Amino acid sequence: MWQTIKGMSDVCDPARPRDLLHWYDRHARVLPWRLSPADRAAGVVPDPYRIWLSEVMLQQTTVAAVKEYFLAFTARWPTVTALAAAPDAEVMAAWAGLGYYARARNLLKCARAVASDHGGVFPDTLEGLRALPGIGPYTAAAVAAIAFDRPEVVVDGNVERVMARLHDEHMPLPQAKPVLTAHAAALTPQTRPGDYAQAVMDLGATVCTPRNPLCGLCPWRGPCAAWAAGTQLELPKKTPKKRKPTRLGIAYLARRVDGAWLLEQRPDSGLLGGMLGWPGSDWSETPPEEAPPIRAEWKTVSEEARHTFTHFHLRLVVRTALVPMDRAPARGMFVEPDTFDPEALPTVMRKAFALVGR
DNA sequence: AAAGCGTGGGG
DNA sequence: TCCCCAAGCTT
Repeated sequence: MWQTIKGMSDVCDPARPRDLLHWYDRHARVLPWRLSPADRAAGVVPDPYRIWLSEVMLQQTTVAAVKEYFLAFTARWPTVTALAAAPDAEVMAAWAGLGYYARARNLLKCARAVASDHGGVFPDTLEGLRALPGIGPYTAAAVAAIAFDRPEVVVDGNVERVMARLHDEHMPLPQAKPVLTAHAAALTPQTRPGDYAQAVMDLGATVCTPRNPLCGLCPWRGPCAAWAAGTQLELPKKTPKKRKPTRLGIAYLARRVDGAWLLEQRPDSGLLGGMLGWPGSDWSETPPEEAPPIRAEWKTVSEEARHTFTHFHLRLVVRTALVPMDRAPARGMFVEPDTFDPEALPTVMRKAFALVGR
């Protein structure tokens, strides 16, 4: 009888932030941008620059992918002022491979705004942060909570999943977003809001995972309505996605006899905006036009470069040629061999280069 | 306001 | 091979 009553109260009681914080105190992930428990105990305060940088890098990007970029950026540009002073090309090159390159352009805009309009100090309010380039609702709330310990409502994909399960919400995303945000708001505590924000996201990342959630280890299993109903594996519901079409293109890799490569900087907006790349055709579902950037004996590489972007697959035909010193290109500029670094290219362009060899 | 915008890992 | 997913923002 006691067991039954306890079981029922588990289902009906609301989730308690303090139970999650207790779990977090034992199971928080160790991350390069996160203060260690020892530092926190010693009264060390988070650095808003590092929190902001990590949050921007983590937008739609896995922790594993972000780690090395975060360490490289903070080693090279230890402060927002240092980053603000960096040349665009250096920052874009350092971001190469991480994806969503508009983030890097907005990162610089934001750093320069903080440096010039805010004396190099990040605003400490939701509104102040939200006004900066590349900082949307999530990032503003996350920085306010984590860097300044403000009780803002932090809602990312993890929080959406945790809330959908906690409340057995079957309305599909993104339609359900306002409802899930309201649930998140109702739970956000006034004490330790920064730790709480990180705790919900850690819970989503390590326990309340999309597949194979570890409900046996969950501090909120008791109040979880999906657990009670057995629906946790179906949640959150999502509206089905369209499948990606395949586009075709040609990339021209011209090597000058001194070893320089013909590259061009892509326009600031659109796909791979602001990044270096090989001159080439447009990418479309119909076969590309022939339009080499320089007159030469072009040879087609036997293998295509295949790559998948957010909304299409690409099959890229790679053509290469050796050109003499005195021939001027119609597009792009030759980059000297000692200046050229394939690591500064976005991944699809690295793949094309890899097919040509060295 | 729906669509554009990267990449790598895992099932 | 394919699809799903990951600390979303901008237009």
